[in-house]
Amino acid sequence: MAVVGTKPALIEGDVALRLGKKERQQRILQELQVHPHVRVATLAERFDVATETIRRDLDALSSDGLINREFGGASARPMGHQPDLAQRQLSAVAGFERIGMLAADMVRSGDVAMIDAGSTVAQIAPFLAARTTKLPRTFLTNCYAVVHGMAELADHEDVLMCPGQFNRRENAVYGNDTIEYLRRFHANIAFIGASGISRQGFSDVNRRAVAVKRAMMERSDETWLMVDHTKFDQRYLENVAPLEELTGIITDRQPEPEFASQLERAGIRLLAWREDTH
Amino acid sequence: MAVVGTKPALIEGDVALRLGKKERQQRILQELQVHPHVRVATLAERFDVATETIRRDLDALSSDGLINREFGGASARPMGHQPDLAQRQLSAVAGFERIGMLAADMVRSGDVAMIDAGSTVAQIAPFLAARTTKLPRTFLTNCYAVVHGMAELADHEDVLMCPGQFNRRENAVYGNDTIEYLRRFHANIAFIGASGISRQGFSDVNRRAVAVKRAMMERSDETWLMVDHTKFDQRYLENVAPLEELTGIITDRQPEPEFASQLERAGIRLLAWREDTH
DNA sequence: TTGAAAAAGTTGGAAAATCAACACAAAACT
DNA sequence: AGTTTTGTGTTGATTTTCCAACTTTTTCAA
Repeated sequence: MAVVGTKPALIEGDVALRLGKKERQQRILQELQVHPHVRVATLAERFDVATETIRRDLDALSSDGLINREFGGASARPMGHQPDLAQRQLSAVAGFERIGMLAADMVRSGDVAMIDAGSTVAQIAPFLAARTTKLPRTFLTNCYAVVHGMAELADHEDVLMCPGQFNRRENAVYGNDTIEYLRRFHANIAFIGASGISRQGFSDVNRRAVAVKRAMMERSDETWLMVDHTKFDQRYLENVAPLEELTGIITDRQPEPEFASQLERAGIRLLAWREDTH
Repeated sequence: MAVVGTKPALIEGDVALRLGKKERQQRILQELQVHPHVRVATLAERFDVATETIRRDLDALSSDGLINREFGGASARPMGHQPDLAQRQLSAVAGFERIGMLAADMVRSGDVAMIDAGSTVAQIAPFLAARTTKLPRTFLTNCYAVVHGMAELADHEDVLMCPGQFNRRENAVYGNDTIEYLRRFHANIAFIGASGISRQGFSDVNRRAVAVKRAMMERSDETWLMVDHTKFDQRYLENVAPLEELTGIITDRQPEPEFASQLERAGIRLLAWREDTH
């Protein structure tokens, strides 16, 4: 006896290790990013687990708001539809996202915000979309990743996309048209990214991107630089501006004290994530 | 006896008229653009038809390549994310994609093309990107799905994105800025989509989208309408233009002979997929 | 080592979807 | 009018999924 409930042996070249619950659910999410629908039976077979296990995974993911449960399987959430902020704040916020969370706090009701391209800056999007404000806000960006990251915005909120030459690598538009368009507006606040930052200022690898960053800074009252800690002490092709032109820097770790005090002397604000306060 | 097979009576305030097959399938497609998954039972209830009817609708749409059939329902086709091109050209091209393939053949080296928003029109993207031409081509679009669908383009090829208010549902930008921007250019050819087409012309549900379509037509030498067969004999909110303003229509099936001959009399070209020639 | 908690498997009956075959009704055709 | 075609509804046997209760296995910490 005792054969009942035994894990089926994986013999021969069957490399597939049995995955843990977490990994399995991760894979399911990945799968759903490619195909809009997965089926319980299929997943059970692929992961070599009982259908009940998959069913439980799906129910769990569903109640986390990550997927839509359907009869016989599950379907992907419509793109950009992020889990709502409440849940997000419960779970540990991963390093990259912290920057977005900090940045979104700087936007006030009624603001007009310019948002640069780049994966770091784009982190702001889901947090902006989650805010519930009564007054209209306007967002102006040259980056598709930014608008894509926002869930449905309220009707009174506007997202304006810049024109320009599309760059697939950055998922953004650049060029004269972009800059001309930006010059037509005036913003309260701008969020800018960079490839590197040093005592001398911040820089970027992409010359066309630099021109856009400058245009945004010119047309905004405040400029916040969003950079993760790997960018510190790095210098690249073209310098965008000296640090003095910034209102503040938003980052995911406390920088070296020396650098922090330099910022303070220059009157530049520093928003860095602290483990204890969150 | 003889009560069997009787259409269930719609009593009381139930206004909902019974829809025809075509309209029903159209609605299903629309529904699928919003939610990534629909269920047989739900649809049957909503349209007040037997589940078998829905099942047949779904199977039909599925074999046309417009949706993915799933157990208990159907899911939307992921836009942009297609199996890679090599396989695509070998294997039989599914219904929806045929339109894109036919349309891409109309673009010549050196052309400037304007490309409208919409899932049907976006089918052109992967095929445009696959063409290897020596002369530069320029693409101008207000739709992110279009640029997203293009694999890496050669360096000498340009993709210009229009500015405007971003619309998440359509993945496109609309508004005055969009139209003004388009007016600055002159194109050889424009590819336009529509929600419906009838003898009187073609129409769309989205008023702001209509304005963009008109602007593209104004600024292009040729205008091709890209519509799948389910759009025929459908009329929607706003008429875009009479058929006479079109250079031609690109579709995935031979339309009724009557309609085809009307087109011929009006000097409108018809590109419809033929099983035998491919 | 033992024992509690978490994860995965098993089982059986209920509910839902499928499939094929056939019946009926309306529209299209001759 | 009569016939064919097309669309739809019905039925019943079959398959698949669901759900809840229960058992086994694994993990982890006392």
